[in-house]
Amino acid sequence: MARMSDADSASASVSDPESDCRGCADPAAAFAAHDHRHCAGDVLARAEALVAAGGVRLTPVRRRVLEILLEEHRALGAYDVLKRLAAEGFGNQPPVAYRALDFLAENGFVHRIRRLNAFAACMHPGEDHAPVFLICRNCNAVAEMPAAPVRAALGAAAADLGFAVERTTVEAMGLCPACCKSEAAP
Amino acid sequence: MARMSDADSASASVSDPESDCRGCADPAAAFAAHDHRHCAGDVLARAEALVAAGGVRLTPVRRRVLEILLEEHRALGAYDVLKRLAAEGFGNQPPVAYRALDFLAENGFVHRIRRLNAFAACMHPGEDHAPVFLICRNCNAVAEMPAAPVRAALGAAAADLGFAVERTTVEAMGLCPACCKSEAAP
DNA sequence: TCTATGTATGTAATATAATAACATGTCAAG
DNA sequence: CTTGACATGTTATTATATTACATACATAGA
Repeated sequence: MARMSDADSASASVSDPESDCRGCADPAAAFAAHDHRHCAGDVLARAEALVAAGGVRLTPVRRRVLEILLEEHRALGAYDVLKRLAAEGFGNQPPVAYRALDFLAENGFVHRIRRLNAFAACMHPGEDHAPVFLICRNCNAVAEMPAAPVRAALGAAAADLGFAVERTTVEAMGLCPACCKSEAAP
Repeated sequence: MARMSDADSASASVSDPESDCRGCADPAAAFAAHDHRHCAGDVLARAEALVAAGGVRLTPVRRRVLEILLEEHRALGAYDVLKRLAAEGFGNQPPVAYRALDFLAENGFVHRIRRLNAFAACMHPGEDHAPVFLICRNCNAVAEMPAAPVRAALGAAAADLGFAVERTTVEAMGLCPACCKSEAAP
């Protein structure tokens, strides 16, 4: 990492997907520049292994949707994904995208970011985790963070009330390190 | 509590608003039956005081929206609120509801439940709190829970990554005490 | 009191997100 | 080579949310 040119420190919606990689597996690197091609390939390989083991099928559409989210490396709306699919010859109606996304989400390959009505590829499929997301309100970067402490606190408090937690949505809006700096010195 | 008249059942799809009151200020009572009329009046009074102090205006529409959410005592979609408003002679276009809801949310009188695309009245306006919501997947009850430990865990972990948290969305889907029991013994 | 100003409300039109319902295609077990 | 399960494609519709602009309404200053 830290192989960054001067061009991409002030990234935004338009970004070089390789040098401006966000949200990868290592939380410490989540907001740092690094070679994302590697992460993406790795995740995809792991997904295929998991799928084979689990008796479900990673069909062309589903696989392509996962690839798109991995390449893009940020949260995409269902209709953004759909546009890409349509351009590549897949169906161009909403259910095509939603079905693939739902499948991937159910199987832990992508996460739904409710705050953004969007989806992002999971960076550690297979590992059981209830993810916490950090969303930068300035550059829209999304990072997946270890959630164990948060989940523990939540589960404990809920148990006191007799509430049985099954699934959690934990999302934090704020400023990523880069945007923190640029906001401080404009 | 449990002082219910026979007149006012039959409100929502599931619950009697008075005897089956959910999510009030006391977390211990959150999922317990009690007289909600008292909570609602109390919250409304507090809201008016806060508004006066804060230099913002609780206009008729805004006040009515808050009342509706307090009466209903569950999460309502913007269009549900809108229907009620229209029936009472207010405007019947979406912005009418969204503007009032946005105002109330910004000022801490209602919360947005992203998982449900809905809004619920806040049961302790004024107290600074980043709420945690418990949502029953069976009966749709929503309870507001103390969030300090969860917030602390989240903030600490994020700070390690250099991320500055500004707002959080923490929602847990699961089974409330009542539905837990009924699911165990059907 | 009048009128300028900011804020709130009303309305129309549109954008964005998600689902329902049904037809067609594909593949593997029997 | 048929059947059944699953996946994909398409049409239509519902649900959620915002933009843009017009109108009313309060109130501070001339």
